Amino acid sequence: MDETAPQKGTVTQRAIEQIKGMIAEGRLEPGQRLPTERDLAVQLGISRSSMREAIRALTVLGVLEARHGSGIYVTQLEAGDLLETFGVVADLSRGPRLVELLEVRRILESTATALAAARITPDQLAEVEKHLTAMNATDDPEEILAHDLAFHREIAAAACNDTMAAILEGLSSRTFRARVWRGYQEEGAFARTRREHAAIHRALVARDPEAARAAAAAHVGEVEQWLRAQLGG
Amino acid sequence: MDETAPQKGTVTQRAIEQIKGMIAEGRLEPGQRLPTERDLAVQLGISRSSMREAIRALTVLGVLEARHGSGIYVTQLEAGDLLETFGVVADLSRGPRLVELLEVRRILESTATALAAARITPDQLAEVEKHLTAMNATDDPEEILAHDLAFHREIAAAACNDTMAAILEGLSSRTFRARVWRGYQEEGAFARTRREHAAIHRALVARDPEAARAAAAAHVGEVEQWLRAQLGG
DNA sequence: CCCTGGAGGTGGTCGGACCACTATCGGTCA
DNA sequence: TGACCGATAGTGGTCCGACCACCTCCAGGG
Repeated sequence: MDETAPQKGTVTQRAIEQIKGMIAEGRLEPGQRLPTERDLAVQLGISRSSMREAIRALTVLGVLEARHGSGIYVTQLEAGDLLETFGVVADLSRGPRLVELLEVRRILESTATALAAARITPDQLAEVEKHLTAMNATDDPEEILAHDLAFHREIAAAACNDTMAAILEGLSSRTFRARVWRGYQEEGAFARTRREHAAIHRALVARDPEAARAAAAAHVGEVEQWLRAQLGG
Repeated sequence: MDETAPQKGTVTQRAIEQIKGMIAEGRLEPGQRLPTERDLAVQLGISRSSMREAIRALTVLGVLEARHGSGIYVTQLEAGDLLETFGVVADLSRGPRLVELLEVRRILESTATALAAARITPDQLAEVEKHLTAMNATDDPEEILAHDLAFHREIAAAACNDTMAAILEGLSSRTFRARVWRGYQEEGAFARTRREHAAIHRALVARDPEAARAAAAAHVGEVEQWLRAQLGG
């Protein structure tokens, strides 16, 4: 019979699963501090090097947080923490997958905008308007892009679904949009973008979910169709 | 002036970004083999330990793949590879976030099912039917769950959007559904689930996207509302 | 020609050493 | 008495060298 460990996979992989399991079972609470690397290594019967690799892996996944000189802590396990790595998908995708990502974004963004139309608060709406006007007041592509991102981020937040907002954040990551928009903007899409943003804003003010859904879907769909055409020929 | 490295963050973090950058820039192609850990460490001017941590991090993200005794390779960078970690979000989420995840799944699953109604091939439809009948022919919860997963997986694949399918795969990960369904099934939801699956199947056969969308949304929505009630009181 | 065995190269693991940073506790000074 | 501050122990971060387990490939024998 096997005694303690069935020796499946690398010791590091096993350590990752064990720590993940401890959190899933509730033995490690969000924000709680873990034992030191040295102690953890002893507890799991592995070397500190392997334990460090496991900790590093869970760190990039947004599950753990290492503070130099202080200790290792479990993150708050919020959607933003865990879905931060979602951005790498967008950053490393090319060709057809970019279209797929935009399709996913269109579906989620349109729904999120519809929800926002029903739930947005006056303060949030004012914030949306701030970015809308700021975006219309400049010609600097960098600044436009920044306010564009903030515009959609504020709307996503108003939808009251942090998970959805975090996914959309990854699908709109700066490097991702910069790559797609580099070409899109060159075709004089600024005016069109401003019109579409205005339409989304009108739907939010009117608290009309269906109009908001349509406006958001059309907005993302524009870019999606353009990109599809770029790849097709 | 800074010469080579501005010393931002840990050396491991820097190595992760550099390798990721090499892939993003196309200097490393999917499937290509990387230099050895020892060589990479020398190239980036860090120790092998730190380099190993960086490689491990990129491995868990699904970007790299280490083959013992052979070398380190870039994955195909397909949606499945990169979104595998999406499952940990589902596994580590509790309480209100489970509802949020189900809401996201409802949105994506309904759209994917609608797309599938228009695009599914006879072979794929046959596969769907196979899991449908197999699911109805047994009372073993384990087997039902397995065929349930396969049922939706096949439909997602028929939607012709690998990225969406990969996300849905993560949102339906075995441990996630097992946790939610443990209680749901106890309330005699088997019959209802079978009815709903039958409705989805009818819509697929009829090639009716709107009916498929509604049936899928209702199906996921059922579980979502049940879970919402569980948490609410 | 096929098969086999060994050698070299690769990732996987380990232990120890040292550095950089942080938190804490003690004493010192106003 | 109180606030300030420096020493100190403990933490993660980095590096090194060694050895092990595994794969690949090719030379040599059948």
